[in-house]
Amino acid sequence: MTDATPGRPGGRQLPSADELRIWRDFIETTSALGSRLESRLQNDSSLSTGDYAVLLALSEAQGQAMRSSELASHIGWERSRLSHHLGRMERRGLIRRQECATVPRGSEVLLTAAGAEAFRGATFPHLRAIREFFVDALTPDQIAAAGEIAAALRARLDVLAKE
Amino acid sequence: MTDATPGRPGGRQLPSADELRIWRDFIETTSALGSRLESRLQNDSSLSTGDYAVLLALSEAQGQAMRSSELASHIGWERSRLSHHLGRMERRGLIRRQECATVPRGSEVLLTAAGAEAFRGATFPHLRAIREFFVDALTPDQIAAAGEIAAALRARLDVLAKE
DNA sequence: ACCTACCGGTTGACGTGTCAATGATGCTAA
DNA sequence: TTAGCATCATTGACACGTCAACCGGTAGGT
Repeated sequence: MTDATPGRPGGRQLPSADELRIWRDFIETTSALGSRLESRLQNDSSLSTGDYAVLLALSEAQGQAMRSSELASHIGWERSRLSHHLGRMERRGLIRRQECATVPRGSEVLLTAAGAEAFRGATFPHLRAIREFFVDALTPDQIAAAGEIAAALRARLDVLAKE
Repeated sequence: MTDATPGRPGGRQLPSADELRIWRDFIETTSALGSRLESRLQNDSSLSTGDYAVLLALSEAQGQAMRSSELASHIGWERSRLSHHLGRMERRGLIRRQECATVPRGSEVLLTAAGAEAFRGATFPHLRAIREFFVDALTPDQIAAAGEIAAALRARLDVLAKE
């Protein structure tokens, strides 16, 4: 499936000019898309996408609370990153942290009323923005293709991670 | 082309569950892809993708030098971002800055020998990584589709920016 | 001449992310 | 028992980005 340039044993080493152009378009546009969604969310609700991910996870959790490392793996963050982020969110009153009763040394992250309220206010505008910037930009076929491309890229990332 | 849900005048407001799942897959995977390329570049050459973009532009410039704001618009950065980044690159000896002879108050950015050398060493592994992570992950059809998706998303970003 | 407005560039404050080091506490094996 | 050792979480140092403020100088308009 790879290395399929005919007449070139071992395959070509580097991307062609066309492939490179598409790569740059693709990576720059998707990252710009992320930034725009981020700043839209910020304007609409004073939350970052990081805040949103944390609040979403807590909102859906039993008792609106989760152990710190459980939360980290749920949203796919390193614990260090989460710890820094929770510190900032705690300063803003969006969450609270307390000792975990069941797990020694564990930290329980709790959604505060202000955090729940901020999340409620952010949800609708955020989903609407996703529709405007992504869903409305593409045809149904393109959306399906985007899903397949993401899956293929993810699979490749996973394969290369294990080597 | 948008708002095309039949029987629902005005169109639906929010993405469907499927669309949302694809959105999350897409945005998370593309951003993970960017991070992986970034850290690969870092390991191979001690350069960030930002460094790479600056060095690439300077390498291709007349006399391996550019005016600061010209460089900024060439790589699509805000002036402030570039100024911060050039400060860091200057500390590492990758570039130099000097007063511009032709434009009063202008700042000329020069590629140093060390910068040129670092760029030379980074190019091949970086392009190879793009091939491994992106080109090799997708079929030719998917690569073409990725180009079209990027173009459509970019067009939408541009439209929404003007409103 | 003077005031204003813009222009090129820098700076500071702050949020964010990674990495490596550090507590603090249990588990296990000599 | 005690010397490691893994685990949960935090911290500090640093790179990176954005935003708003600032500086110095040129250009217009009155």
